[in-house]
Amino acid sequence: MATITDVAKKAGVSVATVSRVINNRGYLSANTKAKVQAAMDALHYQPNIAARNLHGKATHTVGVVLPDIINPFYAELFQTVEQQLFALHYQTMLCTTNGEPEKEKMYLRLMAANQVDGIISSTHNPDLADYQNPTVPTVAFDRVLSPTIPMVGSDNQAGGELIGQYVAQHQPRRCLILAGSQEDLAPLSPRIAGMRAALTAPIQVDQVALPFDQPAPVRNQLIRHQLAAHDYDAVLCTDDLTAITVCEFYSDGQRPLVTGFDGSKFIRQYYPGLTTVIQPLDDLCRLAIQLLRNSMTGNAEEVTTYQLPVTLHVGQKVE
Amino acid sequence: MATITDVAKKAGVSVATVSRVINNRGYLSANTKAKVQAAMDALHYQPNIAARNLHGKATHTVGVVLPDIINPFYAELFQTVEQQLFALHYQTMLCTTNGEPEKEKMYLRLMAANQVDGIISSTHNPDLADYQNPTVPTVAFDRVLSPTIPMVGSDNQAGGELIGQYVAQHQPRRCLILAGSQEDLAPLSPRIAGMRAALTAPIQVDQVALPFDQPAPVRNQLIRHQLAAHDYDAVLCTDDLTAITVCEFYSDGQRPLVTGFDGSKFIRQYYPGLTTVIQPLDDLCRLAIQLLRNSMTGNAEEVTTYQLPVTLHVGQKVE
DNA sequence: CTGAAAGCGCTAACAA
DNA sequence: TTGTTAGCGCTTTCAG
Repeated sequence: MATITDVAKKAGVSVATVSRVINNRGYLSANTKAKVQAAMDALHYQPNIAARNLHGKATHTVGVVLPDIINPFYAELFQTVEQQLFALHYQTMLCTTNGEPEKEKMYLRLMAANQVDGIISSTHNPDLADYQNPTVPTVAFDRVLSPTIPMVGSDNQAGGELIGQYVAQHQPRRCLILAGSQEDLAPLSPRIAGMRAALTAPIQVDQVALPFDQPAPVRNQLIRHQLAAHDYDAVLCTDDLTAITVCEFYSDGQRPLVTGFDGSKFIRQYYPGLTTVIQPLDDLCRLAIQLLRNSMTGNAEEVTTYQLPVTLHVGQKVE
Repeated sequence: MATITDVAKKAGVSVATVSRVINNRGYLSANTKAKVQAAMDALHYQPNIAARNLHGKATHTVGVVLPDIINPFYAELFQTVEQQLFALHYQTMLCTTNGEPEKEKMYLRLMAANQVDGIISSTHNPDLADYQNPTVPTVAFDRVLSPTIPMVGSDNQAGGELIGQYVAQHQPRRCLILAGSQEDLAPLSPRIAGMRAALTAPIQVDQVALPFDQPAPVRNQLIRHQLAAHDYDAVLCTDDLTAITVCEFYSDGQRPLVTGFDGSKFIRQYYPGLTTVIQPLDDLCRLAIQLLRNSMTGNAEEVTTYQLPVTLHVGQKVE
């Protein structure tokens, strides 16, 4: 790998001059610029990012912390930030925690060691000490990490109400709210609150929360048991994956009304029949990045939380 | 952010000593080790990775190049390598190309600039000049990138035969092979070859390839048209996502036998009814990493391709 | 407009 | 067992 010195030598100039043309800084004669360019091309020169980062300036890298990348919602979230950051010439460092606090902690260290300029986090461990007073600008995604960390998220309560109202229109006698995770974890609670607000008497509303830390078969078994024991006209899930799991327990004709939450493009394309709430991922990511950049430029406004409006997506009946 | 000098000062030793305890190298008195540890803890010291990388040694980073991260197969592929690499104390740099050769090229540069130790690539652009004689160890995943690059993949032909045989058992009169992408692109061709080998006369076999670069609606329209025009007893798709798209065009009772290919855990969990071929992701990733490491340690064996055995996954009927 | 030289944080000889 | 010192590749004053 050629270095800046090689280029300088080949072009017959000093390294400082090469640095200047790389960064397009200061005054250069068209002639030198051309010479240097030629040398760089000939040597397939690539500036060494490590050396560049060593100066304590910005590394132009943002860490993105996610529970996993298999859930289509997180996958789309990552894709969205990655594309937006890429357009801004930022590198994205993906950190998946698999729900292991240990791994999250290690990734937090790793991000520090890599001198990331900022962190966007959407995990379930608000109690990690490292989040208490973050050393780099951090924004939480749809989760409250700490009172000192701004958060961007959806208006989950409104989303819950949209779903609840939609279900209520079908005049169910009895329905189930199925939380994909312990309900005390944000953002589920507002979602459920919204649903309940819309499901007024005489609708009977049951509620079950799946243990977040159990493996899929255990969760499936719980769902199966709950569904078999009662006759529900509607099942309102707090996320799409739980919803499609529920759907599998019914044959097409006998299925009650099942709804999800999150509304990733993947789900809309491959489960077009599912009614769900669409989170405005594009806007959410744009806002998160904006907050990060404000904070990076020292433009520290006071810590706030943002709740962006959501939309109802009614599942298309398969003809 | 504290530096090694700060730690040395605080512990009353030289930076070399600190470096030694960080890397656990050479002989240290228990006493000094403890002093240094204490100083590091007190200062929340994190070694700066950029500085460390500057020495031209390994960066302990491998780049993973994928078309996207939305497709559950790629998501699981990423998750698998990431976990394996993490266990080996490697960082993973995810590069998603979105099918844009330009973006892939930029990421290839970025990886070089970051001095990655190796690259695992699973994209569709074998003609990128950068792959012709890679400057860092590279292995292709289920794709032939260049004659100079080793590749690990599944035994796609055998997988195609498994699927074909399974379909043949149902004695279809007419069936369709639906390629999710231009068929000249590996690894589709062997898959199709395997299917055809098993679908012998008198079975009538049609074949259609979807344009890879068209947006989803166009592809959907093509599928719809093809399915409506003929009466198929079976539709064999070259990947799972195409398969579930096909399923949507039929109501449950009238659906012909539809099969997929790839068999990610996601698909098996959320489309348990789909018959597909499971790629041995764990072994594939392990092998890819092993090849990379051999190549990194200069242990360059000759370039070879590996085809790992696949298994048939028969979809469970929903009871 | 261009060059010389210092220094970023860390590692690795080489000394002691 | 520990310290001194010379870089790694690049940016950035400060001189010319």
